[in-house]
Amino acid sequence: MNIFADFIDRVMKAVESLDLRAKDGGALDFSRITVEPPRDSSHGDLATNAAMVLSKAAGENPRALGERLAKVLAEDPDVAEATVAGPGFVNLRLGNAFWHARLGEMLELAGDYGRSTIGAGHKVNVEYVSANPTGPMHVGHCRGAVVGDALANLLAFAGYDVTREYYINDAGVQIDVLGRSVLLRYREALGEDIGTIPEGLYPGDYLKPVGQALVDEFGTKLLEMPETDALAIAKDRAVDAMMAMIRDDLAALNVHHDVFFSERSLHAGNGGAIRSAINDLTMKGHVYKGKLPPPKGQLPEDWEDREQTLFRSTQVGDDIDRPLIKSDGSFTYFAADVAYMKDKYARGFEHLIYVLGADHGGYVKRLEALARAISDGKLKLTVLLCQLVRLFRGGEPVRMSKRAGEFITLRDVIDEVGRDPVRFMMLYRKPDAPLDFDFAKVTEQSKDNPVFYVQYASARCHSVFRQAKEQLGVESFDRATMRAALHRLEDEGELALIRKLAEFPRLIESAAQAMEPHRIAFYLYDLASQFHQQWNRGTESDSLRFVKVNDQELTHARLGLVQAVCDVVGSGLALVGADAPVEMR
RNA sequence: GGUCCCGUAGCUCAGUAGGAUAGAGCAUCAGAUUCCUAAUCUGAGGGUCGCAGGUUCGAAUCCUGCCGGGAUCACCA
Repeated sequence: MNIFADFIDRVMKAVESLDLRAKDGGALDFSRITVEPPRDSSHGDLATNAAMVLSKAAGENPRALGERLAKVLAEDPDVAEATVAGPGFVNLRLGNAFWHARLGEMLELAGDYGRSTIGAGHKVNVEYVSANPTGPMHVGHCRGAVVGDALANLLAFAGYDVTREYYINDAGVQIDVLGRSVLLRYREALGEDIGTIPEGLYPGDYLKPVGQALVDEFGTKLLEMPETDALAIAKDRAVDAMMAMIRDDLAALNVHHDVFFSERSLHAGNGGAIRSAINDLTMKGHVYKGKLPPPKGQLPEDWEDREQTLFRSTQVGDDIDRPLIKSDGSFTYFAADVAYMKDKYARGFEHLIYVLGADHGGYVKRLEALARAISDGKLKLTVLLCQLVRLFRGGEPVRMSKRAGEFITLRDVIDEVGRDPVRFMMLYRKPDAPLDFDFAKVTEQSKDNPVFYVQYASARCHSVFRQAKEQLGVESFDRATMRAALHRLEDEGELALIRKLAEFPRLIESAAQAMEPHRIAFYLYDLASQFHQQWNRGTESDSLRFVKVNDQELTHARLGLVQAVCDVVGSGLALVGADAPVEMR
């Protein structure tokens, strides 16, 4: 249960009972009424702004209105105290029994606690990674992969019907280059001395096995057939090999996709799918033949005014019209995108989310324009731009040159730092901010890494249970017994921990709606912090220890609290995509 | 030049759909281990929320204009 949503209903009812009338006789606007946790917990458990929001229209002093509202709300059996504070906030303090009941629900729901139906089964497509299949994934892909994956996890947990999708850019010039690079490695595998790799081809060693595989499969046959045929085969095998490599890398990062969509498939059959998509746009009047105005500012040296087939995207919100067919009659990359988005729309998605790197910022408007044109405004489209990751080692920037084949691969980073720290670090920042990733900090000073802090909370929960079993000489503890004892939780720190746990459902819903998975990471850190605090209070005051051998009921109650922390930390870490360890050594 | 993002403590960053006295971590200083894992905890100092206007009961948050930093601009993929 999202207690904040629950109390909005109760506040609304209370407000209605006041029988307020707008001064001008119209209806009062209740939509701005909120119920939130107060920033300062000393103010209470919940705060509502209802009196301040309504006072003006109702022509009543906000504090006076607040007093009336507080009086009604105080009659709610769950409300221990309702007071007016500041400019007219109504602060509610809830009774311990209310919190005990919430904790009981958490224990009942276990791993499903926090799961929401707010997504109502809406079909959402999250496209992320979509790295070009021309080589292994490098660190630059890492952030989008983690953010996209965590977002998909979050949306699914919030009740959306999520499809995780990867667009394989297996067409175009770069794939020709890949094919030619592989053919060179093929000749090398046949014993030919190829010397240095020519400029413009991919020099990486990772293509050697692909060349060898071609030898294993075809022997010298590729040399004997026309080059275009050989190239086609080389491209085909190379893309498959690269994608296999990329899938392995993604799996190492705990990233999985439901659909791998091939760009090449859109070009199949003489570009039938693309042709048809452009035709659709043409029927709707979004396509014309014409010339683009030259770019503003500095004119490119090779600028030439040419007639092309253009998408009139300016009519649907873009800054400039976009070419679909080049002057030589071939399709632009964007033309394939038109067909691709049409396909997604036809598959019934209501919302398309693209997780892209900041270098794709210029692409956002044309995608939005395209969505409008394709669906007549019905399709919702969101682009999540992740700012770039800058790599450091001991404060020094790490240089990479893709041309020289020297780059840090995703696998390198995972091997050096570990999967969980990588995932957590990528989420421990909102995506709009650039991220400095320092190997030295994430590995050497691992104790400063927030992921260990959170995982330690999980390990500590399990440790408490291990200790409890030993001290009480019990095999296991069951949730029903814990639930029956919860009324014994009276310590302020324990209640504060329950309140923190009670925020989890609201967090999930708001993070999902805002599409901000990083909020989970920050929440987990807060929760872990509060749990570590409570644990340490037991070292200062013996009466606050979780395990009390001479009071089994109290022990069960506190273990219930520990269990709930364990559940929520576990759920949260699962959304982040990291493990919740049972112990840390 | 156009578009997008960012600017909050010495450093790295949060700030929950406009809320109350702006918060963490690191670093600095002072403390806690006969004790369920010290990978932890307690306390202290540290702020013109880039600048200037505007919107309103109320702005770090929304709007406008500046200043500073980054990304991007194509018949590329």
